[in-house]
Parts: sequence; C-alpha cells; structure tokens
Amino acid sequence: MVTKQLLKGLPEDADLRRADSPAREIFSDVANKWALLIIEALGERTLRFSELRNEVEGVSHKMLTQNLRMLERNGLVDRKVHPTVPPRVDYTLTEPGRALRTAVDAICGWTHQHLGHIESARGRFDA
Amino acid sequence: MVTKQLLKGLPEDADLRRADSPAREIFSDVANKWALLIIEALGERTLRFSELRNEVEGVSHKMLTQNLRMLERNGLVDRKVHPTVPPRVDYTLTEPGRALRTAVDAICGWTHQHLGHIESARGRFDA
DNA sequence: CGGTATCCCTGAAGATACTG
DNA sequence: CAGTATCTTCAGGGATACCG
Repeated sequence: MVTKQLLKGLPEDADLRRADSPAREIFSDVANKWALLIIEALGERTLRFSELRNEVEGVSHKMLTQNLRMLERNGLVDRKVHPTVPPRVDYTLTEPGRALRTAVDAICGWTHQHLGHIESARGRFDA
Repeated sequence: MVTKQLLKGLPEDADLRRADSPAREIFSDVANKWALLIIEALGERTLRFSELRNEVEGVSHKMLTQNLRMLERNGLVDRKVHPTVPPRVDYTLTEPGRALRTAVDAICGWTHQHLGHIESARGRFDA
C-alpha cells in the first residue's frame, strides 16, 4: 500500500518542506551536529559509551546519552547491554544507520575538500 | 602543497572529532536543520528571500536571515541585491554550495526511503 | 521587501550527584 | 561504567517594531 513511493525519488522530498510532515520530523532529529558526529564516529565499528565519549570530542555525557537514545529510538543504532559488572554497553550502527552514514561521509569529505575555500571566503566576508 | 589529502579520503576525517579543529567549526555551522533545509530548497534555482521563506515552511524571519548570512559568509550561497524599490534579493548556491547539496540530497532521499522503517522502530521503542 | 534591532522567554545544555 | 535525575544558567529563537 505504500508502493506509491517506489516510483522514483526526486519530487517526493517536497514534503520535507512541510513543517509537520513525518519526513521533516525525522530530518530534524537527524540533521544536528552531535547526531551526525556520532554516526560518523561509529562507522563500521562497535563502540562503548565511554569510547564514543572520547571519539567525539566536546560532547557532554548528557548530549551523548540523549542523542544515542534518539538514534536508538529511530532504529539507527543498536544498543547492546552486557550484564557484567561494571556494566558495558556497545553501540553499533544498524543497516539504516550505515546507509545514512554514507551520506554523512559525503558531508565530511566535502568539509575537508572545501576547507581552504571556505576559510578564505570567511576572510573576505569579515572584511 | 595540499596533495597529502588527495591520497585517500577515509582517515582524514579524524580531525572532525577534534573539538577545536577548523573542520569541526565548519561542520557545526553546516550540520544544522535550517541550513540544510535552505540548501536543499535552493537546489539549482535562484530564490528570493520571501520565496525561501515559503519554501522552507516553519522557518522564522530571523532564522532565515541568520542562516543565509552564515551560508554567505562561508561562501555557500551567493547574495545578489537588486537596487530596486521595493528591494529584491536573490540567493543562489555557489559551486561549493551545490557540491554540498548533493550530500544533502542523499540525506533527504534516505529520509524518505527509511520513513516506514523508522516509524515502526519508534513504535517499538515507545512501547 | 529585506534587514536590523530590541525585548523576552522557553528550553537546550552544562555541572553535579546518586543508582544499578 | 552507564544511565537518570535535579538544578541552574544562558543563549537560541520567536514576536514585534522600525529603517532603507
């Protein structure tokens, strides 16, 4: 019954512009600094909470848990609790998560490629 | 002199994890909801301020100007002021802006492809 | 019409402390 | 170690008004 969406992928992003659409809601969740950095940091690896904390420099304990919960809720990361003591919790990207990661990779690559250009643009603008 | 980066693209995103790196600074600018929605809305077109306001539903006057300034400063959008009355201002993606847009497109496409999966994941999580 | 400035307030986000 | 809860702060962001 959702076969309508299987036709093609270009014009349907129109509803991303609708403030109340489900797509916009998901986009708003995902399109934020910490979420994207976490996804990028995870990559193909499985990392513990404390490892993620080190990988994503600057993220607070609170922001990390908060974003991990959100990503888990949306099915982008898998959360595996080991009933050991002390506790150990492993995070891994799910299939949708890895799919999104390729897009995040593109943004990261873009950032590095245009670093010089952007910094000089800033210099010009600030003058 | 920057040929080092031409080798391969994977390990260099390491400095995105450094909180004070230039790459992280750019990423923090760009990786936010409104900036990405504006870039996506512009696409290949040239739009006026008021048109953008309509395209990106839910964006306030303030957020729109604020993000457009930021994008202009980073050299991602070109701002063309027509000295008419009433004034008219056109916004267009620059080459770096269009390059980033392809990555944003990927995220938008991903959002739609995984919409169903995500919503059911949420249902499960919230239970 | 587009931009800036001001006011104001909600909520994002840090710090801290406690539990399993 | 990982997570939750509480408190507090400060700035993100809305609403409004005014300028060019």
